[in-house]
Amino acid sequence: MMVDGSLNKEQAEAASWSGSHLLVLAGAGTGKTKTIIARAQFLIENSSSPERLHILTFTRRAAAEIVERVKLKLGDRSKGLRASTFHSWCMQTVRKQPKLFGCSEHTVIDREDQLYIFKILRSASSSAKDARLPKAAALCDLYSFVRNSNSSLREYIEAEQPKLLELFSSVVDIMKCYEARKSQKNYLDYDDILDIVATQLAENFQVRDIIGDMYDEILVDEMQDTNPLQWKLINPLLEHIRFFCVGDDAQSIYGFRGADFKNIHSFTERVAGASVMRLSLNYRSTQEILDISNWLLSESVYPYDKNLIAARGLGLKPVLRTFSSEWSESRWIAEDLLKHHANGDPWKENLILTRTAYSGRTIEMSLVEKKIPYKFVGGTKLFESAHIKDLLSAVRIIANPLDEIAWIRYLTLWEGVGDVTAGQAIEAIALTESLKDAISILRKHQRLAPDSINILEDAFIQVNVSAMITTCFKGMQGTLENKYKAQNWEKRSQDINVILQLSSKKVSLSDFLNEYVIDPLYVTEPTLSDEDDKVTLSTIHSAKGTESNRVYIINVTPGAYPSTRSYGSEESIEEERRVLYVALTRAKNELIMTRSGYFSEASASATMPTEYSRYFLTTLPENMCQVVDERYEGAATESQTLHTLEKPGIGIRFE
DNA sequence: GGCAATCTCCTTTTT
DNA sequence: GGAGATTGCC
Repeated sequence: MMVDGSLNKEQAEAASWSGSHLLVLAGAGTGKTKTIIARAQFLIENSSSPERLHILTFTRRAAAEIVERVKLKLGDRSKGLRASTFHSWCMQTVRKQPKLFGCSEHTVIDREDQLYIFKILRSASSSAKDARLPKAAALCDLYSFVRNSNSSLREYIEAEQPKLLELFSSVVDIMKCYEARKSQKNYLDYDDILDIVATQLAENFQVRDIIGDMYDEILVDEMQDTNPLQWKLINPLLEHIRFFCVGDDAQSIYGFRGADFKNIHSFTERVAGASVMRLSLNYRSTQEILDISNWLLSESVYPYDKNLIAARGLGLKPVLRTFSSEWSESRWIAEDLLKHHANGDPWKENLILTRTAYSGRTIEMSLVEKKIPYKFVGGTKLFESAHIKDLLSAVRIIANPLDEIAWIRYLTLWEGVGDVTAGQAIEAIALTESLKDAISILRKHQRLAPDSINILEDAFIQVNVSAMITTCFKGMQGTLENKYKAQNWEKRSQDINVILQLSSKKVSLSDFLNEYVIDPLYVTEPTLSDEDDKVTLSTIHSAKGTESNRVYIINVTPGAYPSTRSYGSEESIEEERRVLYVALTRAKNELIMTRSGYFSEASASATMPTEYSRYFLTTLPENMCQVVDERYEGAATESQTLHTLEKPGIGIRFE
């Protein structure tokens, strides 16, 4: 019963746990991943075969890393160990035994596709002209949130948007139509993938026994971010499979997807026979970085009960740097990166964090300008980029001729065909399940170019996935080149090679299409050799679970932390605090926060609408950070302390 | 007049 | 990169 000697006492105790279900409450940097790896190693060495374990993580990246690290320890003995996201695990489960779930060939649709359907249904609604009816995107989010939080539409609307009750029946109609459309077209959205498995497990004993018998233990990473839909998946299995869960309430940042960080506190009530353990010593960061992280949480109205202590001791003070514009902000970061690289630091030791993918674009331009190699995690995903969607629309049609979203995208690519013509064509083949029949109907359509139809016919008879894609690409090349000639066609056309490489291993067309919708690849991410030395640019959400020697958090500005979008409730503002907390605790040795604009600490907070939403850094104690203001002439490297702070508004509330 | 092509503004977080 | 408004073509 040996465990890895490099573990501390708490980690070793968790890894060699012999009781029933366990929740390991692990603060940032306390060795969460290491403990999961050690647990897998322990089980494989002592009791389980690798294929009877499964590790659930939040990203493909984390999953791959864990499997890789177990393999380093155990070599071939870890063969068969799998880790995946919840979604991808459900998809694999369905694919392995489609009969158990009553579904075989399906097209997985992403958010953009969902929005397309909601847009059509919204405009067809009798309340379409009513300004009170939410936009398609809001309807889509509403639908998804209700499912993920396992509440009813009425309950949710009553609690959160009571005004919308006036249009309740219209909203219900739209959502019913959405569900009908999905089943008619063989579409599965992200939530369906979980729901199909969760519902079948909950309702069907036979399925529960079969799946339950497949595993000894499931290890769940980032437990604080699981939502009620994911719990619905886990619950029926608790009697069959042991769960080993790891999480940190202070790092819960998926409330918008139905996760409730308080759930982790009631773990032992929700899971019969469960125990809880804690990991408290931080091995990642220096004490100065933890001081500011601890301070941020201590300012919260919630009792997080977190005070991280650095095993590594003291280091450098974090830096807060203010610039006059986002351009000077991003230029400074690029120059700082160059400076450190010239001193011998590899690029890959740097992580740049942003709240939104959009705000990463300015820094991205500076990196390109200075020729600094980087990858953007959370930026554009390869399968979501326009040219790939264009190409794959043809492939989607072949995989599922009922796929109207693919049809409209494909048909409107060609010159002289717009929404209306494509809409008519789709109408004509709406119920045609065979591609052959659809093609012969469309041949008679006058506005459609014969070439565009021939391509589909040619691709259809190819023997494998790559050959189909090659055929489609050859036929579409000229059209795509014309469409993207002003937008980097040279670079875009290279992506076809990536697509072909990915597809060469796939036997089934829909497996290939679905896999990368569920587990995305990023455009700037090198597909096969990601050992490359690159700076990482990432949204904070996508950076969860990672760490880096030097971390830049950009745009730490009033309005961004907390985001103006979160002003509605204290709960959502507190989630923003945790987002910043996650960002701070990624840093091992150097933490640099940057921001831009003209504001003073006092005015920053004064513009906030209510008493509880203040700019997080307003009350930052003087000695916690090195503060540099580069906004004014000649201001350059002098370090300054903060201005006199506004006295915090304490006391009772009268109204 | 109907439809396609083009231009301008805005951008939460993810599977 | 997309939504929505506007322009311009048949």
